[in-house]
Amino acid sequence: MAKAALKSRPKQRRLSPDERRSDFIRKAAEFFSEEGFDGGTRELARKLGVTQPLLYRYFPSKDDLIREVYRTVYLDRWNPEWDALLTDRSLPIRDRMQRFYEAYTDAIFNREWLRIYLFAALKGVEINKWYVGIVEDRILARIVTEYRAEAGLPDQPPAPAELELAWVLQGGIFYYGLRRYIYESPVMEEKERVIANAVDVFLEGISRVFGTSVKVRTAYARVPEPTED
Amino acid sequence: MAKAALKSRPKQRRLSPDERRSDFIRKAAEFFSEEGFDGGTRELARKLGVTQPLLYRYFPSKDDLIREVYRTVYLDRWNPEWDALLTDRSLPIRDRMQRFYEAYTDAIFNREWLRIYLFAALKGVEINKWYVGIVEDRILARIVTEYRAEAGLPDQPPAPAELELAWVLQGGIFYYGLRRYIYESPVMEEKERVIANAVDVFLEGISRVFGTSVKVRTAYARVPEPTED
DNA sequence: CTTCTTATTTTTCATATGATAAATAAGCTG
DNA sequence: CAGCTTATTTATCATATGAAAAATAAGAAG
Repeated sequence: MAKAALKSRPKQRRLSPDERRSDFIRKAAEFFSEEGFDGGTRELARKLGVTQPLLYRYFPSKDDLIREVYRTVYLDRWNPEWDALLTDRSLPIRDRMQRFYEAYTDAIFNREWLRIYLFAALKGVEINKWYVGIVEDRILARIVTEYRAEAGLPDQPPAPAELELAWVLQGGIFYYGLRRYIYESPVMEEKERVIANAVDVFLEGISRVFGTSVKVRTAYARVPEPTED
Repeated sequence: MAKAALKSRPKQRRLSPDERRSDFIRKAAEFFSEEGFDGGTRELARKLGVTQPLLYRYFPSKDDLIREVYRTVYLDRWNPEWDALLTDRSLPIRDRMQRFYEAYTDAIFNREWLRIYLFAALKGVEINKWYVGIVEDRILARIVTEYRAEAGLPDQPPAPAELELAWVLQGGIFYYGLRRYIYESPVMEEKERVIANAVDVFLEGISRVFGTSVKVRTAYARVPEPTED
């Protein structure tokens, strides 16, 4: 009786290979983002509503399926318009950064993306390291370059220390997503304000640390005694 | 012959329970930090130079062992002197922050700590969420409070936006550790410079974003429509 | 309706896993 | 050395895992 209830006619329905395949990948991303890549193929199949061996009809091995998941997460989320946005000098760099980070975080601030990103990082997969390079080239180097242009600083490739400072901004914003969607700890709800403040601090700060031609402060080693005078 | 070589007399050596136990925990931290908490007990035992069932003499279950690992990672690394350092008003806040972050990152910027921290975060264990609260109370709230004191601002509890800004700093510095020890991507080697610049940007920036009584810029909401008109 | 392709399921395998029970031996005490 | 405690090992179990082979049935084509 209970048995009969469970065996409720699987109603085997055939899907077109393309449909099935993309459905597998999409749901596998959800699944692995929660369970980690050690999640079992049987449990995954149950979630997919099919039997486990069917997975092996579409992917030669679990690893191949995982690779497809990486692809959708890492490759399919970059909006090509962002390239233009960041380099559009008709807008102040501050506005460009605000808009970009709002859009970018709209894309990556969700449990699925963030968790897969971290799982991938911990596994040391090369696509993750590659992505870090992309971030530096497509986002941070541009921000520094555009900032320098707007500040009237000489046109030269971003210095390591400048990039590093941009990384602190990037990491700081990223960490906000972590706290919100991974730790699920209470955070300031208005993402736009958080971004705006972070960007403002970055822009105000960097001009003083590296100098808008005016005050060149190397920051470290200096640090006199501004206690009160 | 090969067999004989392998069975090279296990040379069973008895250790005192305390010694063995702490050895297990220490090496288990190393092991799990690399393999993740899904790492097998047999492989762990092999690394420990003992047989797998011996682990169960010292810990009722794998989970109990893992809990001990958490303890050493999360509880045993906070230096009580840091509490005094951050609140020592005989030093400029900038110096305090510099010293603190140098020491703090000396403690946590290593593969083992960072990876276990991330694995724990992904598992959603409560000790990890608890730690996030500790960071906010013991580090960030203090930084904001001490900054306000030094800037001559009214003595009031840190505003959410201020804490959030401190989180961006914290996260930015954390992310530097990630890039260096988890991604193993090329970074600026001089950690002190990175910290100094980040702290400088934070202090210079925050005073302008929240105003040292002088310029109060709310930053966001400003940003009109500079498209072109 | 019959035939044929192939998407899907049922069986099955080899291995790995966390954990337990029984056997062994290290090393202290007399 | 004898005797005893217990740290450590040698089986062993039940279950879960990724994967392959064989059996079934959905659905299009004739």
